[in-house]
Amino acid sequence: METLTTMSTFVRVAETRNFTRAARQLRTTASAVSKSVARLEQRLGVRLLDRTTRRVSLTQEGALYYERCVRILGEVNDAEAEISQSLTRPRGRLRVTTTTILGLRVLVPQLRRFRERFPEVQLELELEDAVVDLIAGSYDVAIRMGEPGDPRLKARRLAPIRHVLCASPDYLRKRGVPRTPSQLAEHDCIHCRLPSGRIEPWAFATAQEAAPVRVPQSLVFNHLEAVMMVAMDGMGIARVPEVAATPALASGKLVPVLREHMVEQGSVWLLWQPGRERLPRLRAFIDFVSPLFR
DNA sequence: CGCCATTCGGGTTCTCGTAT
DNA sequence: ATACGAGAACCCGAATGGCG
Repeated sequence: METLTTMSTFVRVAETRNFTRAARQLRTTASAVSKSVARLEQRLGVRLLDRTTRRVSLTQEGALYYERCVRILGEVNDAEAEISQSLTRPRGRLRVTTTTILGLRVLVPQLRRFRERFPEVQLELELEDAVVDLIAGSYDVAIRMGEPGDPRLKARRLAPIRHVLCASPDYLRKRGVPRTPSQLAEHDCIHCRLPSGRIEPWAFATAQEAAPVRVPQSLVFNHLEAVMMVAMDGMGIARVPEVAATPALASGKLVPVLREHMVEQGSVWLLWQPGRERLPRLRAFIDFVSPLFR
């Protein structure tokens, strides 16, 4: 750093051919400039400037050194400009991890729009249902369902998770449509195990169901796609996040039941490492993604 | 004689080693 | 980890001296 300061002092003297004018431009004194150049010459072991009390001129070595200094200082300026630009414009690699369902249903359909808006951001999207360590895995950001968990991370709640109970039309024709949560006891129920290993209990809102509802665990999977596949195959009633079930509900492969009894349970969370929100690419991603879950 | 680079002396800041 | 002191480095303003 000191070398760069000395270089720019020397360059200013070389360009003005005057210690006093150079000092004025550098907002210092002529003596400081003089000493600075003298120290530089001593360090290099060569005289860079010929000076009389009336005139300053470059020696042959000085002219050579001047050319190099101008080039180096230009490079440094360019580097600084590039860095300060990267601090204000979203660019660079952004590593995102999320669950398969959120990735495929929410993020992937919006990627084209994201790329058009932020073409300089290289997005790496990893779909992983197991809980990943953001710090160990060098991820910038995660979108997860459930609870934030890791206290080392910053978290923003994006939306509550709405669940639907659903089954195939065929199953409901054969086994009947449950009218109250307690009637689920007479049905085959399909559960999804959370990445933590826990099977989340099904929560209901109805006042007369104050006592915990007994829900059989007829089938348990660790993947929502599997839960929905067996539900569509007529094997029971499944409880899945609305975002995962929407396409199957829209096509009629699954039919919702007990809709008025369902409550919001858990949330979608955005997680990132503290301090990283200063990165423009991460801020851009957070601002882009947040409205998608409203 | 005026201008300007250099030198000098003194004050301030920084760095590094040592003690607690 | 922090505080302290000694020495080095740096800067400034004033004085000096040489050139045109």
